[in-house]
Amino acid sequence: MNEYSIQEVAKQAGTTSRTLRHYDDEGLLAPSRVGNNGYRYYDQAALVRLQRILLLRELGLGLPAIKEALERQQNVEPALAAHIEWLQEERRRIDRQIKSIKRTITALEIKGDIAMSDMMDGFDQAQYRDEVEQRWGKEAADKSNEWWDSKSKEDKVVFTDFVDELNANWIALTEAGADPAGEEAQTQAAKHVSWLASVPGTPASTDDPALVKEYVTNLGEIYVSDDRFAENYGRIPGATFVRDALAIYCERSL
Amino acid sequence: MNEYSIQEVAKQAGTTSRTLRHYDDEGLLAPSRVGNNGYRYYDQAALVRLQRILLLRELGLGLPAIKEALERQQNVEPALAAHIEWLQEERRRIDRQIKSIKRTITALEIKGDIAMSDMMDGFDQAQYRDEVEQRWGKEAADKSNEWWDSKSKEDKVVFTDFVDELNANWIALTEAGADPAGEEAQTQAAKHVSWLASVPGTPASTDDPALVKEYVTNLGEIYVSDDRFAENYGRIPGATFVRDALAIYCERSL
DNA sequence: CTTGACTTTGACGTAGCGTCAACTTGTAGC
DNA sequence: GCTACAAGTTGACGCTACGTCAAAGTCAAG
Repeated sequence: MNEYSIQEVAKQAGTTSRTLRHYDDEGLLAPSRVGNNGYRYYDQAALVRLQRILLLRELGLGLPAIKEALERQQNVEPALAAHIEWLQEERRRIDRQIKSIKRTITALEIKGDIAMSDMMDGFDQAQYRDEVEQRWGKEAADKSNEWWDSKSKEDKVVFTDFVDELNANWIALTEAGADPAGEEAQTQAAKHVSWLASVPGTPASTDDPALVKEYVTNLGEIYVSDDRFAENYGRIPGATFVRDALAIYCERSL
Repeated sequence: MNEYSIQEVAKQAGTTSRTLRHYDDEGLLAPSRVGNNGYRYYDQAALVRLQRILLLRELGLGLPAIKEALERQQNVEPALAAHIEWLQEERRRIDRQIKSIKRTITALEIKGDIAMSDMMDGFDQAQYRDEVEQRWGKEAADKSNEWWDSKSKEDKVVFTDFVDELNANWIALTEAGADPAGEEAQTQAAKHVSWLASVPGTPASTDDPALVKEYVTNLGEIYVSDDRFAENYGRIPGATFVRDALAIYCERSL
C-alpha cells in the first residue's frame, strides 16, 4: 500500500497541510495511518475521499454539508458519477458566462443598452437553488398523495405496472445504445409525457403547451440530478438518456 | 439611463444586497447614484463592473487584488476579452477534472492503483494561479495580439480566408465519410499543422518535434471538447474526425 | 551531532460576508 | 391622510474555513 506524507498530499491536491489537519479535526478526512510520532499518512482511499471533498467544496458546500453528503453516499462510484454530471453543469454555466460576456462586449461596442438579465445570465446560481428547494418541499407531496390515496387497489396495480413498463423500456433503449432523437425513443417519450398528463395536479395535465414543456424539461433534469429518480432509469446514463429524449420531444412536438 | 435598486441588482447577479454594500464600503463598487435618502442606485456601467468583480472573485482573487486589477485595467473591453480566455481555461480545467474522475472510477473498478498525480490532475489550481496573476499584469497585451495587429488588412483577409478554407475542407471530408488515416485527410492534416506553425508564439512554430506533437495532439482534444472550436468543424462529428486525423498525422510524420 | 526540512499541537488572526437590531423611506390600499 | 408593509439605511457582532505564527518534537543527511 502506497502512502504519502501530509505535505505530498497537500502539494498534489493543491491545498495546504493546514487544511488537511483541519479536515482531520473536523472529522472530514482522517489519515489512513498515524505514526506513533503523530505523523499523518494518507493512502489511496483517503485520496479518493479528499478528491470528493475538494470537489464538493468547489461547488460551494460547507464542511458539515460535505460530511453529511459523504456519509450518505458510502458507495463511491455513483457519487463520482454524479460529480461528473455536476461538473458538466458547471461547464455549461461557464459557457453561459462566456456568452454573457461576449454580449456585454458587443453591447459596449455598439454603445447599446442590453437587458440586465441578459448580462447576468450564467452568474446567478443562487437563483435556482431556491427554485429547486421549493419544488421539492411542498408541491410534490400534497396533491399527488391525495390523488393516489383515492385510487382503488386495482387502479394502483395498473398504474404501477405501467410505470414499470415505462422504466423498463427506457433502460432497454439506453442499453441498446439508441439515439435520444430517434424514432423509438421519441414514441417512448410521447408515452411518458401522456402518462405524466394522466396524473392530475401536475402541470403536464394542463392544456398550456408552454407550461407542459417547462415542466417536462425540468423533470428531465431532476431525473438526472436526483438519485431517487435516477435509480428508476438505470442510474446516470439512463437518466440522461431519458432527459435528452424528453427534451427533444418537447422541442419538436409541443 | 436605466438604473436599478440594490435588491434588483443583487437578485440578478446572484448575490445579496449586503455584499453590494460591502463592496461599496470597500471602495470596490460605488453605486452610480445615491439618493438623498441614502438609497443606492446602479446603472449599466456599474453592472459591468460588478460582472467583472464577480468573475474575479470566482477565480479566487481577494477583494484588494480585484480592486487593483480593476484600477489597472481601466479599458473594459480587453479585460473582458481576457476574462473570456480565463473562463475557457476554467472549462478546460473542468474537463481535466472530469477525465480525472473517470480515471478514478475505472481505477476503482479494476481495483488497480493509479498514480496520485493522475488522480489529482485538474484539481491543482493553486499550482497555476501564479501563472494567471502574471498573465494579468503584463502578458495580457499579448504577443499574439501584437502579431495580429501588426498585420496588414490584406494579410488578415488572406489569413482568415485560409482558415475558412481549412475548416470547409475538414467538414467536406467528414461529410464524405473519409478515413482519418486516408491520404486526403492526411494531406489536409499536414496543411493544418503547417498553418499552425505559421502562427508565432505557439509551440507548433517550434522546431522541437516532441513539443509540436504534444501541442497538436492536445489541440485535437480541445477541438472536440471546446464548443468554440467544435463549431468550426461541424460540431462533434467533424471535430473528432479532425482530432483523429491530426493524431494519426502526428504519429506518422513527426 | 549539528543542520535543516518536516511534523506536531495549540492559539490567535483574518477575509468576506451573514445576521441581527434599530431606524428611516417609498408604495399601496382604504 | 392614515396605516401597513416592503425595502432601504447604518452599525455591530458572529461565523466559516482556513492563514499564520509559536514552541517543540522528528527525521535524514553530512
